[in-house]
Amino acid sequence: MELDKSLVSGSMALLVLKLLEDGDKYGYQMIEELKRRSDDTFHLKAGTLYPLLHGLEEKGFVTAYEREAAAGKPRRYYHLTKEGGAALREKEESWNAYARAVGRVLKGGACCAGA
Amino acid sequence: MELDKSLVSGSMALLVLKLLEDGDKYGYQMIEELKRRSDDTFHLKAGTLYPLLHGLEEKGFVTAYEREAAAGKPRRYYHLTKEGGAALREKEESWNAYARAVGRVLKGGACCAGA
DNA sequence: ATCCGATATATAGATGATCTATATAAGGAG
DNA sequence: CTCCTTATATAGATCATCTATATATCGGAT
Repeated sequence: MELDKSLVSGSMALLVLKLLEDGDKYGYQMIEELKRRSDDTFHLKAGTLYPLLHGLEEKGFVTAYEREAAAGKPRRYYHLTKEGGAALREKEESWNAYARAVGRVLKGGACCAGA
Repeated sequence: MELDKSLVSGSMALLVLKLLEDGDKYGYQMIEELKRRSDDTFHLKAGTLYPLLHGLEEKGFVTAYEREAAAGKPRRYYHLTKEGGAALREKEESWNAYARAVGRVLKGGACCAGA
């Protein structure tokens, strides 16, 4: 199912930070892993990810270092900082609150709500 | 808790359509009801809602009619059309798929995932 | 009588997240 | 040599939402 793009926005920073919780990763790898972990729901575009990563670096949520690959271009790895971890936890809380609230609106019709 | 605004965007059309499923409503009423139903999580602004409603009307998802109130300005009621109902169901499916996918990413860390 | 707040709708302009398109660069397949 | 995949990067466009402002009516306070 094609996801309505207007429904999905704003949470990519959360997801990227979450990926880095498991260990340092480079951009291309994050795109692939996000696709895999979400059962092919998230197709994060390179043009979205790299500016996002640069923004996270500016905010001090991640640090970056270059590492040669066996072949091809050198890879730019990103590492989650302590501040990034705190931001991640905040964003997770926000997401949960938001998802709960949407759930309440979608379930609790005024017409049939018990309470 | 203040919701991170960058986390929450894109689903207002879904929520507004959902509100109209229970019966015709006017704008101001939707703002209040959304606040109530979401336990004060969603504070939809008038400047967001009215353009959104006009857009839904243009798409044929809602129809509108004016009705005098006991006092104050006349109210503009919105009614969910058949097409609007179909759009609502699609958006609900999209939301569920999206929320599930985020959940999978947030829970299934590569570090500790059983599989 | 006038000003302010709540109700109620509306528009203009700004912000910010994401997308598309494009550019660079290295390696392997045809 | 050219194309596809890996890999990073930037510019410009799009779209949802916000802030600020405007209109109009009513009730309460000054």
